[in-house]
Amino acid sequence: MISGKKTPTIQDVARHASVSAATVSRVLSSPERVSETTRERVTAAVRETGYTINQAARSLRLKAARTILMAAPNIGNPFYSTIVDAVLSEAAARGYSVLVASSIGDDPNLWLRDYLLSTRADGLLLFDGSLDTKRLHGLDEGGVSLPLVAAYDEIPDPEINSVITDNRLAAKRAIRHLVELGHRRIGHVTFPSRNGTTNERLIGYHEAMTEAGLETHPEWMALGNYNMPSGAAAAEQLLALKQRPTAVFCANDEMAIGFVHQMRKAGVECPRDISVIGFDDITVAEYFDPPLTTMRQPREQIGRMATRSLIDIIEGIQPEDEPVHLVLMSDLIVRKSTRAI
Amino acid sequence: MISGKKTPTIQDVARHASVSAATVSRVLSSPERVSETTRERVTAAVRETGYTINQAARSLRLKAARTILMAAPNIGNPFYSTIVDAVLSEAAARGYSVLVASSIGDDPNLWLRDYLLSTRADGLLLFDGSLDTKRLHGLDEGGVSLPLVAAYDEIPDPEINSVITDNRLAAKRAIRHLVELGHRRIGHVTFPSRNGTTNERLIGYHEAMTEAGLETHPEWMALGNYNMPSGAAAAEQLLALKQRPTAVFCANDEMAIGFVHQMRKAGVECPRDISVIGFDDITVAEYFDPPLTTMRQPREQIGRMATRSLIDIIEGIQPEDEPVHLVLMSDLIVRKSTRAI
DNA sequence: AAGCGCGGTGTAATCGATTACACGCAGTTG
DNA sequence: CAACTGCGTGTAATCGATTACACCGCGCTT
Repeated sequence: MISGKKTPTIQDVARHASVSAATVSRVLSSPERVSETTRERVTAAVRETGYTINQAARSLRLKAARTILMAAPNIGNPFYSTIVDAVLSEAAARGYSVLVASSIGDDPNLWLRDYLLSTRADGLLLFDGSLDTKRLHGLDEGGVSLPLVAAYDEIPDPEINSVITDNRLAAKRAIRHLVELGHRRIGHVTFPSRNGTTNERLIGYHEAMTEAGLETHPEWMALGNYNMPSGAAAAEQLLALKQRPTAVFCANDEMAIGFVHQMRKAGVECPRDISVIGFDDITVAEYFDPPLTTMRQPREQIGRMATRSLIDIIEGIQPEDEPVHLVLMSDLIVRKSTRAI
Repeated sequence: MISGKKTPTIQDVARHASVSAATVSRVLSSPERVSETTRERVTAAVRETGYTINQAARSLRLKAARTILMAAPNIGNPFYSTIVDAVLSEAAARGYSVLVASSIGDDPNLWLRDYLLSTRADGLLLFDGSLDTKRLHGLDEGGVSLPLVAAYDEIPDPEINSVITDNRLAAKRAIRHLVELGHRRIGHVTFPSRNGTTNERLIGYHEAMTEAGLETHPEWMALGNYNMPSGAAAAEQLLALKQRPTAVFCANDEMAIGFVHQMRKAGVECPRDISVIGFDDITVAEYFDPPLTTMRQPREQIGRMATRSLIDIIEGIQPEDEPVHLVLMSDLIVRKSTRAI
């Protein structure tokens, strides 16, 4: 590469190859439209100069950034790790970069809009059901329709593309598993929100209980925060009951781990005294003691499919007026944290 | 906001406020240089039109993207979750966006260079010591010096800014802890690489053993992959020995968890039969059974400091020719996975 | 031989924001 | 009253890549 103070532009390459900038551009984007000899000269010049396309200029001209924005409320949660990986690799495969943002903190609706209107990102991968997507999607009736895919977290808006899992059904299967093991007093640790996903799991819990002819008691419910400490707190709450549940369904594995941890601290064994079933199947679930029975979420697939359909929409492969709604299946993974009563 | 087909430009705002685009730009970037009446008119016009700055145009003009690139070999590892969180929030506070990329797969040196030269990112936060930073940093002697901060993973290049922890010392303290408990046969699960961080821990292990007058045996060493399955495999290997170590130092918590899990499977108890100490203090370490003794890494701080100094460099607050080398301290967190022999 | 078609290339406008420079219009100052 | 200062604003060039359009030259038809 040529030594020089500044990064070479397409003009520099053109000069090197004794052609016009237009030709260089064509060699780069549609090589078949350029004669072979010229093409070779240009390719050589690109190599010699060490030319790299200036994305800002390209984005400005094309009004597209080849970048997607991934927003989640708590990227800090290990649950997202696999998903991020999948999103990155799928995006890279399609030639897209990935901006990441946390959707908590100062009015996400505001800066998300900003990102998308400012030619920084061409589309949004949203892992947060709590945002006001009406405002995001319609962008205040501006008529600008925004490539948006909601993933993992359910959003009750049929207009919005989504990639989710069968949360309600999965919850029902979790409960049925416990029922089949003979449990009748089954508790639930959930998350307080109108958040679609958790809510679906809650509904599934109730439906399955009703279908099994079992009662649900408000005191068997605990509110958690999706993390381990809150699972532990939930355990404290449930263990204090005069009549404890014999099994507990936690809305995610982290809370389940916290729950079991706290149980053990109190001298209550899992699954001997209380069976616990989680949700997600994070990596550590298998290595935990006892290995956690859980509903596995196909996280890698969620990330991959969501990214894929977002890019399909951006590139017009998928028409925007026919929203895609993908529902992936969860699997019951039976390990050692549940047992027959 | 005004209904319209396209996103408003600075010209549109100018027209609304009956001023020139230059004035609008000034109101946005240096309000004090504009008279108060004009400023108010423009501000109102911005609000009315719903104007959002076009970043591509801005980047093109300013040759800066207000974006940093975070690259790690395996963002999929939960270890990074906290770090990502910290990076995001610190970057947001300084008005920067964050692009994330995985530094494995097709020649990272190549596309990293691409990112940085293409006005997509202004600097690089590198969590991967295995990359050829000579090439990255000097960018082939192009004279273009690139804002780069190496974080977490050590890079043996005094020219490169870094934010790391005291790996060697921390490893020594881990070993000393075991020695104080009376252990003499101490194994180590490490990662095979010239990767600075792991290597420092390995050196620390050897130094501490020597200082304590203890022998190290090659068969007490196992190679892992930083994840739980490889920790389990390491356990299999070490448990098969005629004379097992009585304590094992694992280079990260994930491997430690895998190790303990496999021990239990084989009917070997931790810490009764073998004490295990980890490294990092990931969230689950505390909730695992037994709660893991480990060397806590100030991950949040690593992310925050690294981001801060990167942006300082980008903005010229920190001169490039005086590399910053920050070494943060790890803490020994004694829990239940280690005990006196 | 004039005209047509076509592949290959160049010319120049364009995307939207920034900023050096120029200009106009007070309000001083000598 | 001319010259000067300085604030506030506008004009126009600029960043680098893309692409519609024009053009050139060659081979082919009629």
